[in-house]
Amino acid sequence: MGHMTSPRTRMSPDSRREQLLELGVRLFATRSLEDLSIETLAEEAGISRGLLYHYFGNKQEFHTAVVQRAADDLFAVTAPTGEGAPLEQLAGSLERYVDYVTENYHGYLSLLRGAAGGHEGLREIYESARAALTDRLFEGPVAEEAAALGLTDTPAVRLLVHGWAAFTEDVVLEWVRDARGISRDELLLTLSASLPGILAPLRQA
Amino acid sequence: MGHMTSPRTRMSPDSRREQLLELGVRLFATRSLEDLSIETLAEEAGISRGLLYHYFGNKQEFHTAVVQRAADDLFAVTAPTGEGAPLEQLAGSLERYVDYVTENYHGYLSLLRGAAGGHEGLREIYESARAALTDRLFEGPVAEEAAALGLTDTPAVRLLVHGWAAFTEDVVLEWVRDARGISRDELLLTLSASLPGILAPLRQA
DNA sequence: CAACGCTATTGACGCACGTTCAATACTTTG
DNA sequence: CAAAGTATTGAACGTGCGTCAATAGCGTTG
Repeated sequence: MGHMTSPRTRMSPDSRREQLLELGVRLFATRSLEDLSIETLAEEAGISRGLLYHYFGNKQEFHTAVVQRAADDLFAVTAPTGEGAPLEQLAGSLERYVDYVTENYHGYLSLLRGAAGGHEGLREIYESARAALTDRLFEGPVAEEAAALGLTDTPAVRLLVHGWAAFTEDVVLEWVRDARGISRDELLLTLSASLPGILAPLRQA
Repeated sequence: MGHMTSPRTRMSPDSRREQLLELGVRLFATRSLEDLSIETLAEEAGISRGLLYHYFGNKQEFHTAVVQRAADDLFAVTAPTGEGAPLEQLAGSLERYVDYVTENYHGYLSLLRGAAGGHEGLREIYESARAALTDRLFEGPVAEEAAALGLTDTPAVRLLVHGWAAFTEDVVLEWVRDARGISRDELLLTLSASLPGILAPLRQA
């Protein structure tokens, strides 16, 4: 809550902006983007509304910055560790993704909803975050092993991989909401096995 | 354009409400829910803002009514015809779904975004529309033939079918945006073949 | 260490849009 | 044709976005 800080605390632009961004992401996890108003944020941060406009220009830019930050967090969490065999690294990324959604359910949900329902800029952020995740399948040492599973880098395969990302997103979200008796390991196995399962039909045509 | 209709045209409640709903759905196809303001609608319909409140109570209820109507349209379009073998009927539904998205791209996109980003009521409408589509797999004469493909009615299977719906939605949307050299028939085959592909891993565990 | 300059920060203003409600004017009825 | 019923309006209010000149904290300088 806004609290009783002394009126007018002067900070350096960098730390002030960082403070506002962090607070924005934290509040974003508990309410929708619409409800994350300039007014709310200013109150919680204990500053005037005008200052937010000084740092973010307008509501859209502020929302963009918050969503970008949240997407960056997700991307960082799922980054490959660089250890182990290529396919094991992919499995590890998927694992950390599932754990991230589990531990950060509300925040992740807000990110999805905000990006899906928001303006063009927000959707772009989310789309490129998702692209960054799946692009890992076609780059580096992983690509060769992946190709053996049907993951050649063609437009059709990319389309299905895009769809698989949507599938994974949906299933993980539903699973966190209600596990339906499925263990975490079973979920992970099912998700990774479904990718070749989706691609298989394509190899015959 | 609001136009030069005579000021104050009195209509029966039913036809007036219907007119406003239809106009709402039409405008909704070309802009976001946020931009579908009470003011915009009133202007386009050539009525006062107050009248909209008379019929829909408030903005949320108006949006709810519009989204519900759009979802009903989609559900009606993809309803099984009742002719042909069970599995053929499913294929037909999928076919009409793809065609609907193709011909109604902007409207469908608006529906998705509005439902995903909007308030709880909107998400419920969309979720139950999707559920209604996939529930067909587990009901009536289809269920028996479907069970042979791994579609037994268990929580785990339902979870994956839910995910398959998200997969299909995503792939069709992307395909309409850019076909990537894939024909409509190839798309339909790939989509229907991917469902057993997704379920296959589950049968071994 | 006091005056100064730079700029982070404020507060008041205007605007757009959602929302309410008493007044108004069609249409029907007796 | 008068009167009742109600579809419709328009003006008023609240809230949250966006702008900007005025203010005040903090480092610098003599």
